[in-house]
Amino acid sequence: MLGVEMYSGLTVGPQKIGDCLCRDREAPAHLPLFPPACAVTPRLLGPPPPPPVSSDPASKPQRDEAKMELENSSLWKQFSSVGTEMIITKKGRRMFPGLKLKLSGLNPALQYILLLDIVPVDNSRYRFQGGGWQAIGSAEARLPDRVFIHPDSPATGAHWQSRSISFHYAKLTNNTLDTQGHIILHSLHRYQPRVHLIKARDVSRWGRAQHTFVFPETQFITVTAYQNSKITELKINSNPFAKGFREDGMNSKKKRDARQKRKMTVLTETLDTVHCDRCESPEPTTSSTDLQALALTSLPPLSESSCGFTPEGASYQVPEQSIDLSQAFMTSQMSDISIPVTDGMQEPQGNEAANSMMEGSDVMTETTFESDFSAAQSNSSSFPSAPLPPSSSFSSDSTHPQPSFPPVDYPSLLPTTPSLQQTSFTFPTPPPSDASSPSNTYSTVSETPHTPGSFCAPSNTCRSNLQVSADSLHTQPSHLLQDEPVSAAAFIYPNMLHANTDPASVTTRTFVNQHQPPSSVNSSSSSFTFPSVAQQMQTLSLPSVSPSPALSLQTTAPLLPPSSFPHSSSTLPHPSFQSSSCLAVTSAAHHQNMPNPSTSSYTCPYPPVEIGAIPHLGPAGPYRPEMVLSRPNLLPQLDPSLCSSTFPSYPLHLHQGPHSSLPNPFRHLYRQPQHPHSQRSYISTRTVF
DNA sequence: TCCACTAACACTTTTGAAGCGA
DNA sequence: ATCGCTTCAAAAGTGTTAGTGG
Repeated sequence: MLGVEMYSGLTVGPQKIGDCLCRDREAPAHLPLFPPACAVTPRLLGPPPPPPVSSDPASKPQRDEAKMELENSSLWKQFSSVGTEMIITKKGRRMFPGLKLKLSGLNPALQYILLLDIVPVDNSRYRFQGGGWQAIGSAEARLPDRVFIHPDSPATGAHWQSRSISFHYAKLTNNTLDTQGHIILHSLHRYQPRVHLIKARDVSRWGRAQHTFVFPETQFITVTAYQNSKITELKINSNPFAKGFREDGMNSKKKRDARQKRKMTVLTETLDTVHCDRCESPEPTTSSTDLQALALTSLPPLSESSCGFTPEGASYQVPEQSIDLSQAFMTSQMSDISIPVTDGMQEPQGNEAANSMMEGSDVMTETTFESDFSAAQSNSSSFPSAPLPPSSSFSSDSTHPQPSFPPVDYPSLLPTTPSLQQTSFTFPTPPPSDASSPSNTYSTVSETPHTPGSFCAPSNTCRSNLQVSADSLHTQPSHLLQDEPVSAAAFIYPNMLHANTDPASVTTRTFVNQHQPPSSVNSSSSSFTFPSVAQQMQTLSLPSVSPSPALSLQTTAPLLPPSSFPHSSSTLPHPSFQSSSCLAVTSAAHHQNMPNPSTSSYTCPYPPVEIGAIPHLGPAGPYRPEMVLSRPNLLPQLDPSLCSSTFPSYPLHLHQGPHSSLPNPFRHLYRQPQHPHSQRSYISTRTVF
């Protein structure tokens, strides 16, 4: 059993950024992945939290051992090797594969909240042409960010660790006016799902237990119709709901073609019957209506199987890895708002169903992937794109076939990287620490308060916020808050674009708090309006927040070794996938604005942090009243280029699954777009289910 | 004309209510 | 009255495809 003491550091002291658990024991343990997101995370996710300012003597810097595995990683990698596409529809479409996760290292007694959000990887729009995805222009304006709250949230660490965690109910939509709480995405854009683990143990120190997990293989491009036949093939073969389209299914191409043929035959024979009395077709005759319909219907050409691709055929081997890109230091202060909730321990029925489905889909064993996924990705990466300086582009080795999609996602870091296993980002707010972090720790990033917009400019309009729903609101003593200034709220998003990122020369950067909107930072209380919430819940009072001191990001992460993509390209021709802008950025970051993994510290300004509603998720009994602080840092951007005006800051919306333990009125919390001049964030709730 | 998107379709799985018997 | 099991219909999740609109 894990003792609570183990997590004390999480609440008050510096913590390890995050760990990724490598399930594949066969593969080199703890191979760090440096996907674009990972590479940018250090700065995108925000600066490390300020040194703990706690009056609690018991508080001691301590690492959080929370780990997350992507259980169906092999399935994801299959798709990733081809170039994962996710259908998005107006009504909302589930993700397939879904995110099936396994958590460990949690304190069984503490409560945690799991969130899923999906952020753009770059600022490019893509088109499938020439057998691969090519960046064809700038991305559309970023849509309001929404977060899907896992239905089980909040639940104890024991709960999360006792079963597979699936975000099966999360749906994606391209309907910008969606009112169902689905995650809104743009079609033909690249996205990266992220899972946030938030500790809800201590209201006053909740923010420091935040972890963000990013699995590079889960990146995908949104589409309204599948572009790559290989993806279609994979989906059909993997998704139980698409069983009907399999070779032996009733809706398979073969049978559909047969039906078409039959129809054609019937039509022909019927026509013959009409024009020839001697016709003796054994086939049933069709009605005149059918005849008309058939006559008017042009028969589609009988296409052959578009793809002979089979999961087994994919030779793309990647190591089983999970990445913890960010472990946020939720700096301190919480709002004084707490909301009672129903029993969070109950498990949604849908969860198991989803899990079962996921299990069925995850047909490959983890051990099948032995190579360094990220390295492989980067090696072959030639993601198009996005307008980038020539120097920033990643040239792919023409001699090596490239996966159509992955290459983009897993930029090679520094070829000179000696060891990935020891790669780790640490934000040693005093004391510095983990330079010598265990080899099992890698790719950890502290997530700091920031938002898409905040990253580019310290303007009020550039702040993203994460807000969590709550059943009810009530004010709680905030003496701790008063004693402990919220440092997180004071961070200014680092302006990476202007940062000097010469990997060779720069070894350390210091996050500098350059901007702190007074209104959002120093206000003793903030009022939140809940348009669709009970009157008594319309307003939330937030504790005062103080600007955070400058932070330093120290990383001992070794650079990624020269990428090597062990997938047998020969068997699976991957369309050329030019490096995406994100990749380019990541790559270029070494020269321009990206934090170099090898650098020991990182300097950047921090955007002001907005504190959102803290749901009182714990029910009476096993769950004590707790609050969840909405943090802007939950919405970091993956691509620094996104910080530009191209993506104005949007409020972050939360959405919780239909089986959420949260009462209906609070299952969805939407952060309505803020007025450009407004420094206050507000939360609205909506009962959807 | 091309491309992205939508809605309808057929098929499947999932879900939950109803019925039945112990 | 309760519980467990089975059955069945409705709901929901799939990819396909024809049509629409820019």
